[in-house]
Amino acid sequence: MEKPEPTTDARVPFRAVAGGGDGPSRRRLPPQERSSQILDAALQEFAARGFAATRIDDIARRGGLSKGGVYAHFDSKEAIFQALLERALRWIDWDEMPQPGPSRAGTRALAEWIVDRLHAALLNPAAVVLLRLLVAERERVPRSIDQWRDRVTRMRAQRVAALIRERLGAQVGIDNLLLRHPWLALSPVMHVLLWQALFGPGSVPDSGFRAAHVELLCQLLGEGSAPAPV
Amino acid sequence: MEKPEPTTDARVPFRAVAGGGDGPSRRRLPPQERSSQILDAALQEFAARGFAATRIDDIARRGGLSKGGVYAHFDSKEAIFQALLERALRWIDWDEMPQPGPSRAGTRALAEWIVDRLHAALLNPAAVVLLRLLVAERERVPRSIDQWRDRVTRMRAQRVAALIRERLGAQVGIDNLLLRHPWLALSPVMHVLLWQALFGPGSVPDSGFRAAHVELLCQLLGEGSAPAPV
Amino acid sequence: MEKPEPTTDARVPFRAVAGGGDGPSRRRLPPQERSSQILDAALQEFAARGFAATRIDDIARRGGLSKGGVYAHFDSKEAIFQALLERALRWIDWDEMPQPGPSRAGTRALAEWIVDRLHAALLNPAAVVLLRLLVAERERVPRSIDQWRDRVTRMRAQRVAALIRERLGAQVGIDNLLLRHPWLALSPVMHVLLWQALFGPGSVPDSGFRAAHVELLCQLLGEGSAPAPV
Amino acid sequence: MEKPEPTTDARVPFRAVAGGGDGPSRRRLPPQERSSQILDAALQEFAARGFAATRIDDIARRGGLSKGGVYAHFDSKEAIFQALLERALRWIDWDEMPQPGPSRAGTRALAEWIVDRLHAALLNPAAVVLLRLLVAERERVPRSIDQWRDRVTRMRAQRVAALIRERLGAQVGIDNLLLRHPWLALSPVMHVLLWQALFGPGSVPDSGFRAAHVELLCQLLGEGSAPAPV
DNA sequence: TATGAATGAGGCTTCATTCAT
DNA sequence: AATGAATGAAGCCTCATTCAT
Repeated sequence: MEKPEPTTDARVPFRAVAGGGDGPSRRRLPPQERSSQILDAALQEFAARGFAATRIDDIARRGGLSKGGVYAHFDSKEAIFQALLERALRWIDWDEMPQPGPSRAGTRALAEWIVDRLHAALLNPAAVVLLRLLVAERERVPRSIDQWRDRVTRMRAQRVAALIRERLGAQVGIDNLLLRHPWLALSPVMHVLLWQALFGPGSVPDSGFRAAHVELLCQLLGEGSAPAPV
Repeated sequence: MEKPEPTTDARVPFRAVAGGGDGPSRRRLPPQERSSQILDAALQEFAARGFAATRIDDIARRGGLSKGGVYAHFDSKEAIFQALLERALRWIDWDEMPQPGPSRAGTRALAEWIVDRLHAALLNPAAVVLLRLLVAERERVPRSIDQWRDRVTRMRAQRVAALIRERLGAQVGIDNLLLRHPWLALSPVMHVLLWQALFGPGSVPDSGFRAAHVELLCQLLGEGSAPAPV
Repeated sequence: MEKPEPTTDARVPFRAVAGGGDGPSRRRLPPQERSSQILDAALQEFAARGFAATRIDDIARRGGLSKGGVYAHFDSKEAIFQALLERALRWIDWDEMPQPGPSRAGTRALAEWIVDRLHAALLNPAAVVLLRLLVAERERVPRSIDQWRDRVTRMRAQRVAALIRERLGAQVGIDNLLLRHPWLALSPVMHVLLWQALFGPGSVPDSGFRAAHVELLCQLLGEGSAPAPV
Repeated sequence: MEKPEPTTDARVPFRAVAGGGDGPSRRRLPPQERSSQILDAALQEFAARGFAATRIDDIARRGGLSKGGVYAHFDSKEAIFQALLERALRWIDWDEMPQPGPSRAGTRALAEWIVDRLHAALLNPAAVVLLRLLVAERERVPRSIDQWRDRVTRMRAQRVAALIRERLGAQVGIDNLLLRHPWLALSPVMHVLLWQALFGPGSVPDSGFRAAHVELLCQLLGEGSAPAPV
């Protein structure tokens, strides 16, 4: 299977580099697997140094083969980069927000569900790395940039709005702020995403940021009561 | 915007002698002025291509002098980059939020004032470029990264909280969401900042994003009435 | 002379593909062999122009490969230079004066043997080149300078003194000038060595310099009779 | 006066660089003096690093003026170098061996006089530096190389032979080794000169090298008695 | 497919020289 | 004469890519 399970946070493709295992096999592997290994390696290298400063040799060594070997699977550095972004975007899409269960009836329950979905999709190391690469190499990958905008951001914002309308339509007016500007529902996640892109995955502006996000949504959706503790 | 603007776009292709034109003078300039010109040029080049892919020669030409000439002012490409970030951070700090006038009494007036200050400071081309460089070259400039966190982000969040407490203390409870998690007040700006870093300065998730931001603050501060349309 | 000779003078100007000729092969070689070829080339180039004025490109071309290829074998120009000196010093040491045969019994026979050993070791093109490089780049290679002093000069002077003491101990007093100042036995060779370093290998202050040196030793060792003419 | 006194060992042009005085004057000087200052500076810089590695800027600063200023006095780096060598050779020639006094009658007295003259002329820092430059930059200065051979070496050897013939003609046979190969009389000096060129001025192969040299000459000139102590 | 030496274009940096001041 | 910023030609070194093995 090329892709990690879509529902958890463990989608991170960073396999142990010099781990306790045996590392990437040194010898002939099925092409699919080799390519995947190379992309894994490339992700880490590009993430650490950016496109221009990453050497094919670095990728090759981390992928467990030689420079020439990489060229048996990809035509150029550029091609590796593109393939990498495509795969990463596919991973994020994988998480296309499903239907919340019927138990998510109340405002708070729905808000929590939404926040959890957003965090799972966008606040994991792979997403942070992807964002960094997109920001850094914007000119190089207009296609991926567009996909990020449409499928990662806009689609999710619309989905959130649709859910609210669908589940809480009666309670919140049609002119609710979140319905008029759904992107606001994503802002705290984007804020944290940016934070992690700058200061490293794991860093957060505030340890209670998930609860804060939930509370924000609740208040904007008209639920006046104080939140349950995190 | 109260920041100096990069002087010109004129990319003198190669005039043998002194150019009487409008581009940066090809002739001897006071070091201060030359350095500034070089940094202006570097800002644009680095912003367009990133650190590694930018050639000193590009910077030089755009700055109106020759490759070698740059080295009379900076020791290395790295040094240019560092100086650039320092200057850019100084510009943003320049905008340290002042005291709002006494007319900013009501919730909405204060919210508008806050949003305007944040937008002025963070949603201008220079800030967007700075952010892109910081994200792309994180490892290279840990110092600047720290400054960005402390002085651009945290300090502003605290300032917002202090203002709210000071001006609206009676009205909003001490446990108001924005007082407990001031970074939330900045999230929409950060969202737009990230948006612009990815999709280009000028692009916004929603043309009414300023009004939306104001409204968000108002609602969180307990002002129930609907806003005037943008 | 029992030292390896620089392989060839062929300065392949630029054959697009593998050259079947006689120059150093343009194609993949065992690293040992390539390195050796590069050092051969470097020796000639450095000798002709000195360290600073020699271009890596010159060395590469003379070595039959491209500029970049050199860097697969040496880390830097400096490293080539160091390796070169080390190899050259090893060559000179190679010639560590062996035991003269039993036929070298008389004063003159021993003097001739000594002079021949010294000339063979120190008055060959490789030694002259080495000396020039050491003089010119003294600061750059303190290690090699020390080796030259210890192993090329001092050790040989001591060896000469030991031989004299051993073979002619009865005849020459213990206070013989050469036993008190063995370096004097090397002076004529050093003189010629310097001469060649300045005026080119092959040039000598006097065509009968070998005979003169022998005679000098004989006289200092107390052999009164005049030598046979050259 | 441009040249130091010709009879002593104090001909060394190394004036204090950052000495207790005022250093080279920063402002307008008579051209002669300025040129001389520049050559002084150049001598030290070239000696330390060789021709190619010495920057005009180094010379300028040590000479107490700016880069551009140097070009007011010399056309090029090459010209400085040539002028430098010419001046240095003139200094050595200055010492053209004069007539020894009448007190120098005996073999030993004459030998001592000869050795002292040779040492004074050739074993001083300026001569060592000159030699290093000549060895290192042989190709660059064929003219100076020739002068060194003719006027520093050959002429002195002939002068020594002439003196011996003149003063000790009766005592030593016409076929004396030193008369047939006068260069041998200079060998110990050349040896030490080379030693200093390699290991630094001041270093000697043997602290009694002057006495040893005298003794060598005495023995070759047929004086059998042991020398007086140094 | 895999290896890694070899290629060669390209970028950073240095520095002799020029020239406006 | 002097200054020092500016020029521009090199030179060192890197690294994407090729290719013989």
